[in-house]
Amino acid sequence: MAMQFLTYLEAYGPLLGDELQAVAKLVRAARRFAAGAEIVEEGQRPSHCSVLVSGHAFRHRTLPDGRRQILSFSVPGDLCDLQGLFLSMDHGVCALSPCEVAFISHADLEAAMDAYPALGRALWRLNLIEAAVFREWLVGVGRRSAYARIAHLLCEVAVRLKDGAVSDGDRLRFPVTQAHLSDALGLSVVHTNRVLQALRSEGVIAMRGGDLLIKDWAGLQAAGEFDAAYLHLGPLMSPGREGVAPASFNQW
Amino acid sequence: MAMQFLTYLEAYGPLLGDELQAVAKLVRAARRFAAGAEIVEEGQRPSHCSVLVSGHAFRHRTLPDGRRQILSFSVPGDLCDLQGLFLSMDHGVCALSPCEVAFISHADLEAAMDAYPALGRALWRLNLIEAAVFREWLVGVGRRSAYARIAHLLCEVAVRLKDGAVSDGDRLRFPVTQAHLSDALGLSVVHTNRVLQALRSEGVIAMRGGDLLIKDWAGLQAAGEFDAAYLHLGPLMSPGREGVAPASFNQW
DNA sequence: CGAACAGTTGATCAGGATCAACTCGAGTGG
DNA sequence: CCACTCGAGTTGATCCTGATCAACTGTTCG
Repeated sequence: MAMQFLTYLEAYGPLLGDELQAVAKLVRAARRFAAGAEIVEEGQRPSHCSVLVSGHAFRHRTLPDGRRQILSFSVPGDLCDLQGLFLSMDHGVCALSPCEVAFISHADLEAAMDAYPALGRALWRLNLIEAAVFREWLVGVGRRSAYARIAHLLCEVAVRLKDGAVSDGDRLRFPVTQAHLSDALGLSVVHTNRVLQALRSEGVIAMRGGDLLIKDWAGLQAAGEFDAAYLHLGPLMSPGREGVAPASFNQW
Repeated sequence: MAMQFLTYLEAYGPLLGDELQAVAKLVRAARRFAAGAEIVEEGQRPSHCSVLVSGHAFRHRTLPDGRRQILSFSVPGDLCDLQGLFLSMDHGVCALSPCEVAFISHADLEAAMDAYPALGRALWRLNLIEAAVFREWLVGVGRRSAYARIAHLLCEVAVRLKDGAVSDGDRLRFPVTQAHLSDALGLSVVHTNRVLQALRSEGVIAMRGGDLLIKDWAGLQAAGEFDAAYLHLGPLMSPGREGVAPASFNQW
């Protein structure tokens, strides 16, 4: 059972084998969802967290008149409703492809966090990275051209699926339709289609049947003004060290 | 010293007087910033959290060529760089008006969280609400018209400044220029100006010299398709109760 | 008094939306 | 086995929201 989020947690230095074991034991067997099924309904307050074991999903908010904004894409191994631990779900989670989803009950998770404080910090940090991604999307939709936005999204997906190590020729599973891309990027389907064609005819990517081929990684990054820093993949900085204090701070 | 974030924390049920006292004691005396000064620089890793005691600020990301996206507005009492506790700052915080900013060192805060686990949960929840706001902005910039976006932002600011209770005739301090609004909403200054004029001529709001007057609250909400749910102001749901479990969940 | 900035206005332009039609599989059911 | 449907992708034509450019006003402030 792919539990990639455990490896994310591992990136949080202080988290040791014990914690990981403890979390792994909490995971309950998976349930299957068909493509297009809602894994988590908007508005509900779940009693458990959902781990995407296999398949892809997306988080979305749909307005009364049908306009939809996709908020993020979840890849296998992602914890896709961690916010439900403390807040009701202000958006839904929907399966992009057939999915296998495992659960961890909130009660169990809280108990584990009590036993292992470092676990809570690690999950918190996960939420912070999630928020960083929202911010980056906001920058894109607010201030980048359609062309850069699409390229940027593809960069992000590639980096997340390959855990930072992308290179020319990489082929990735990303089962979205152009309509999904449009709703993620605030564009119309028609325009998304045309920009995608441009990207293909420039030999930067190829995309067919839910597979993304990176033909020119450097070119794609340039097109998307992409800098992976916001994904905070790098080695974790130790808390409190090398901090910057305000000039007047250390004197009191 | 206005510490409104303490009242936010209070909304988290389990947090008692002890915790609040403990946090209050950690707050170090304030430093002043002029309007336009960077309170937190993009890229740095602070050794402390900043509490906006008085004045207004905004969080922003500025692209190499000068395009800027404002990510949120901070009102007096806000903790404006809580993410710095676990992540480096991928965006800056800038003073909108002259500000007074107090600090809490990360080390002190971590120690307090160790002593009072509920404190950590409360701050985590604060971050989650922050993320909910980012999502809502994303929906706006991606899927709402300029008119709705502007109205929506004004609604949000009003609700946050009045802590949920807004009514016709309310006058609020919101010292932004039209350029700030533009950069928050992904619009040009000229267009922002025109939409603002529309909103004024329709008798919905008045805005002058950093003061916002709500003339028709219902009208403003309608114009902005505003629903305050995403701000999660309501009474906190108790964790784990009234949860929704997947059909197959409780059987294992 | 002049600079600098915020706001405003008008004219023009363009990125991307919208509308509509058509192609091309992949099912699906008779 | 074929007709049918349905979803996804594609194309062309046209429209419109909002961008851009440029000038001008008013106010504050040194």
